[in-house]
Amino acid sequence: MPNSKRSPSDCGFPAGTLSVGEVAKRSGVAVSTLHFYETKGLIRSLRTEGNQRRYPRGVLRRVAVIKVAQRTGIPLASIQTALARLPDGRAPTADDWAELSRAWRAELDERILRLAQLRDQLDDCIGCGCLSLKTCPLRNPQDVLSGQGAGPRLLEPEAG
Amino acid sequence: MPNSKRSPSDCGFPAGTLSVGEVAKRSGVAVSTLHFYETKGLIRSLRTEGNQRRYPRGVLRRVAVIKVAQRTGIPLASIQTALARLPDGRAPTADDWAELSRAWRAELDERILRLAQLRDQLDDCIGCGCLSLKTCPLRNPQDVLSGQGAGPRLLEPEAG
DNA sequence: GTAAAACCTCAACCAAAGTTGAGATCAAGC
DNA sequence: GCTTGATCTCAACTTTGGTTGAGGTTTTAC
Repeated sequence: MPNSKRSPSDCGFPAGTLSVGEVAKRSGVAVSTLHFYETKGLIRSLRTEGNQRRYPRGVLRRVAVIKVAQRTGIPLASIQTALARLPDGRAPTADDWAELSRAWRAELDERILRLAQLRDQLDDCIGCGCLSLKTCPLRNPQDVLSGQGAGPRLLEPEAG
Repeated sequence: MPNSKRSPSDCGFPAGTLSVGEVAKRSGVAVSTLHFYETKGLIRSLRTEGNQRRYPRGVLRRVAVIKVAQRTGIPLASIQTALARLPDGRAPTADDWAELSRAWRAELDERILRLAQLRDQLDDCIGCGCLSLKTCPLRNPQDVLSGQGAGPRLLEPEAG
């Protein structure tokens, strides 16, 4: 083996390359999770002669972004798709990231809106106990998803 | 077998008892899901002599409530716990349901609040592209979860 | 030059919330 | 009385987002 004394993050690779353990420590995600992300195409790595992963430091950004997106409720598969649209050769710019943020903000908005609608209706129902009555709008998901004023279409006639 | 001519929903049981297929049709959930809910203790059934399930009609309410709770993002296990606190002998009153709604509304509020905080921070970040910079508050989940003004504690020093 | 720490792959397992299918029984209509 | 539809149980499979462990290699450190 011709590679003798080398630092863990820099054994023959461009300066600033990180081992999986270092990425784990600095990003706060487990090594196993990084492996997992790699199998899902969310991150990529180079390999040393000894087959160990070496990450460009940009991976820290990527992982941070993945975590943010996850917290907004976006599934990994969608995150992967979004990340795949980032420029391939160069490192992403602030604008590239901002573009992603914008898209995800929209999705987040959507989710918040839906939950707020649900809350308002739950609100209406608390006072009257109508959750147990047949006209309760909460009984019909369709109403919640597509406009609040729509005529109630019941899922269950209940008591004929 | 001594049970000769009987209607599907009423073969020897109190009037208004429902078969699993009827509950499925009227509640909009699959038969398999009802079975599943039963194994999880979310609903209960009586059995005919032939071992088929018969539900009291109150089950429709219960299923409707389960679905509402699910839409607010509450896991089935928690729903089960909540439902288990309903009165055992008598059918739940409007007040009983309202009590549940109140609790779930609080949880829903909490979730909305968290998402809104996340959105606001994402908002701040879109303009400046700071998602890629080391001071971005989004990098640190703790900040988001426990107060917005807290000093940013970084997950990753990034670039030493 | 050797021991320990870090790393590798691959497979199995976990939880949640169900769905699907096999093989058997029940119930109802003609 | 027989066929058809509904139901039964039980096990296996699905997806998402990972974790855990076995068995083996690499790298680092003394």
